[in-house]
Amino acid sequence: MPELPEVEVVRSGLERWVAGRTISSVEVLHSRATRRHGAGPADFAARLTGQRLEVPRRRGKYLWFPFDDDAALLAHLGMSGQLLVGEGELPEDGRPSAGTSDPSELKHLRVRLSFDDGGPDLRFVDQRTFGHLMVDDLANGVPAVIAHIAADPLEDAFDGEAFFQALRRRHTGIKRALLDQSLISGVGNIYADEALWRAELHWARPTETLTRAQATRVIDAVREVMAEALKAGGTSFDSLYVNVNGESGYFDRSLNVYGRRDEPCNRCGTPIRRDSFMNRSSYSCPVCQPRPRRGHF
DNA sequence: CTTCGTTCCTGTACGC
DNA sequence: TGCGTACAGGAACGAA
Repeated sequence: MPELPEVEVVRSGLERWVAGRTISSVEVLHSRATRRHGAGPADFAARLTGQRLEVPRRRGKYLWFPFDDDAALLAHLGMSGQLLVGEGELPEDGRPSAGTSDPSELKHLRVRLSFDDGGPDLRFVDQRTFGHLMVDDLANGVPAVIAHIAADPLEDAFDGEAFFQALRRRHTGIKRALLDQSLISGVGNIYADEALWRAELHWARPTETLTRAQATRVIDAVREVMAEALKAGGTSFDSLYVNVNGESGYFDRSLNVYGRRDEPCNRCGTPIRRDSFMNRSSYSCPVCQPRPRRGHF
């Protein structure tokens, strides 16, 4: 699942492949991929064609390619989205050509952008179609539809004290707050669990009871785990195919709790527990991250 | 206003 | 073998 580090790996990987190139044609193969582009797939294609893409930018899990006219191509990878740089044709019969390494990429190809230099094209491939592409106007350098998304913890603009004050005002659990992109962006289920394990806090801990020191610990943990994942993702990324499979990433090996139900905690040896929460899984150590009691501070 | 449950989607794993 | 079900989960949306 692409979270901030995976999206950043994609962003930096795409820089050299798309910056400065002009789009010559757009194929939308599945309209769901452009569902957030209100004016429809044809308008999406029309607004993209002829545009010269600048250096891609990112906030949280959103990625965008500015044009030179205060608009941009905005992308969100959802759960299974990939942006691939590809060579070779996509034959009508659906059989992969030499330039396509994986037949499933072909099957799940949703949008294809070609460039006027005749070089490699840009392909949006997405199995589960939770991701999307759209064209949007920029406001203060950020696509208008993501104006409500908070700065992410790796941005200079991120304000730790403001985040702490927001937590104190909220009446919710810390994990729910970490996943709320309007409070802090870029954190998904995996890094939320990992950061809370590092900070030794239970996912249900009421945000209004957090001390400044604990909030700082959580933020530091988020930054830490993301920086490590980013560092791990920065290697072996020089291939033509900009692959973004968060699930098969090598950072798996560095996870302390996520997906480790019943395996020993790396700090105390207690079996890791799995709770169902928000229709998803939460992993934590029962000893290092005790469930909060009423009135617990 | 805030908070929270539902919904979208498809491939994989697993029990019977 | 095949069928049904649970699960993976980001974020927009609407209800309370």
